Amino acid sequence: MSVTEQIKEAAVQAINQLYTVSFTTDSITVNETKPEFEGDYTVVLFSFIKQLKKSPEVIGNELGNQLVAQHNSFITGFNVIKGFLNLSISSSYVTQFLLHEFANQHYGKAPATGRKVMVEYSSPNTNKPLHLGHLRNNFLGWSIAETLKATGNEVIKSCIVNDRGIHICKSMIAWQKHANGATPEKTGTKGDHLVGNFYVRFEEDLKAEAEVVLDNLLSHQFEGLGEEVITKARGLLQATDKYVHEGNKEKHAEVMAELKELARNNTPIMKEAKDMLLQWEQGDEAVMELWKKMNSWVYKGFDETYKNIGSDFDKIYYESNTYLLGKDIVEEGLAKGVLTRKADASVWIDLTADGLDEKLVLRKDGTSVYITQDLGLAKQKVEEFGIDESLYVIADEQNYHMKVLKLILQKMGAPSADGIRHLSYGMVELPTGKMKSREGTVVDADELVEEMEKIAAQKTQELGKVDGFEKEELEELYRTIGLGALKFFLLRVDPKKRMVFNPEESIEFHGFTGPFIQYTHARIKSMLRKAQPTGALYTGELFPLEKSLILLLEQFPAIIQEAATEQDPSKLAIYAFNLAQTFNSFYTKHSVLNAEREDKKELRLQLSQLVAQVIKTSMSLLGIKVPDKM
RNA sequence: GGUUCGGUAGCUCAGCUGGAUAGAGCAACUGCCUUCUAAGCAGUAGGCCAUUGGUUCGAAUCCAAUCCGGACCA
Repeated sequence: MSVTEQIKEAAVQAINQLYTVSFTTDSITVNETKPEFEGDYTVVLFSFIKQLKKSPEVIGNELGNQLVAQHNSFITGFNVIKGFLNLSISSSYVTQFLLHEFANQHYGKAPATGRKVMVEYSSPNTNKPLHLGHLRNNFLGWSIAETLKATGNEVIKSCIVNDRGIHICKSMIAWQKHANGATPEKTGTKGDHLVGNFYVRFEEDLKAEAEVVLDNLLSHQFEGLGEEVITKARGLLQATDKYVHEGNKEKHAEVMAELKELARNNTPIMKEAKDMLLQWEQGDEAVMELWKKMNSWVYKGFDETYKNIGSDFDKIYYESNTYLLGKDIVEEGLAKGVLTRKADASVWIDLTADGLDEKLVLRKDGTSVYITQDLGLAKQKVEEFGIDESLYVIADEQNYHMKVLKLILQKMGAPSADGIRHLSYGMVELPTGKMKSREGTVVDADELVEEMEKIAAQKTQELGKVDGFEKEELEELYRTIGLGALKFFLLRVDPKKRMVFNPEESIEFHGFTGPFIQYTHARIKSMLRKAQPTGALYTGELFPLEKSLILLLEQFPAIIQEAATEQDPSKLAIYAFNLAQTFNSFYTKHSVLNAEREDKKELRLQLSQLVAQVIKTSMSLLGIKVPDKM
């Protein structure tokens, strides 16, 4: 049981004995004592005043005396200031704790709960390489999966690859037009980048063609367009005239945007892409072959990137296999009366009672929408793995979608519905705004990682810390530091906050950063290498920094738990930083290897060892390695 | 129009299940390498916690309204 829990239990017991009333542990607030007061933990007394009809000073003194009398091996002293009862935890309790845990390599991790959780993350499209946004997703997903493991869950990491659809057809069309048979091998380009380049190329062609089509539309030339399109164009053109006449600029801009979109969708090149998608759906051999070929390039590229950033999956789903799923669920929903079929044969669910809207789940032609296959895949996951919980790591732009998914399953009475959770995170933006792969304004994942490694190398060399390393060790060190800085940067903030990444300002290596914590670890390890344990047992009083450091270590299991339940790895990042910072203060103030006494040296060695261990574990839950020297 | 997330130091963020004088990092300024790694440590300065009202012994934290920014739905 943690120290704060023990204090709560003890306080409840003492109060109930002293005043014959019953409080529960929930009603007691225990905080860390502020540094300016004496004590380690503080019981807040205000909430007892009313029921006990005594002043906080009186309650504090009576409670304090009782606690010290009954738990003298745990609580050694107290003081009451205003409504706060400050308790001092006994040094012997603290040293006992340290003695018990300092060599425990699994310290902080909880025993198995028997719960099975699937974490779905990453979910790339196969028409372009991974970018900074994917990195935040990957780091978050991987980290929360590992954190859930550490709290005793069995975790299956999964990934749904969006390998089919119009986007990949676009890359395929552009490749056919411009590639002259270019392959990753021939061009020396990483497969995902090569395919991504052709996606951008398609968009360039499309843009050029769309301008021509738009000009035609604006001059009422409708040659080669279908009747439906012409009707729509005429309507929009009339509307533009009307808004120009009225001088309604806002509405005019809206209609113009619609016209632009209409032009884009009716370019020859867009028609080619759409035709190709149809051919794909019909299983056209040549199209399938090209699709497989280009996807295989992309997967090879992805594998490299994932390996590089330390991401992995236990189960990969491909949308080409799942996109037809879910129709049986729609039938089931219709039978249950949860879904309704409209006159045009489209199927809807009415969520207005839940504060949402009516939502389409099957088109009038019987084809799926995104939610249809998501329903199907959700069901398949449960059937295949028997999971208790399904966590989706998806950007917050999909909040609505995820809400709908869960609600539909709940209304269908699916037992797994309550286990659906969404780790929603804010998008990463550039100072210039949203990243758009269509326009090529993205921060490429591979390039960014490489850049970080370069900076790490440069800084290490500047500091002259390259002696005593083999060449390969140095390469490994630069990777560890560069990637550590990047991961920490993306994981240290609350996932739900959106963040702006400025490529001009390089990521810091000082202060609240990955390298700072890595450095602290390396420093401890270096010290431990030189140390000879004395085996002497220390039993005296502790210095404040020694005590607070051990008490901080004691909180670690609770921090992991908190990170898991709140789905928030930043809790671990902040904790690791606090720990490293506190250790550094201790390190400058007290000598370990030249401690005043042999038994004190032993205590500090144990303390240092456990700090290193906890730093290592907490950072590993963030996917960050810590070097033994740097 | 509706739903939802955010607004805390110049910048980036903690703190938000109500508790003591609101904390870190960066940037600025002062010190500290002959002793366990200075990617470090100690210190100075920097705040109308968006605004207004409410609940409470007590509000950055809870509630309501408003303003600003983002996302989504129509």
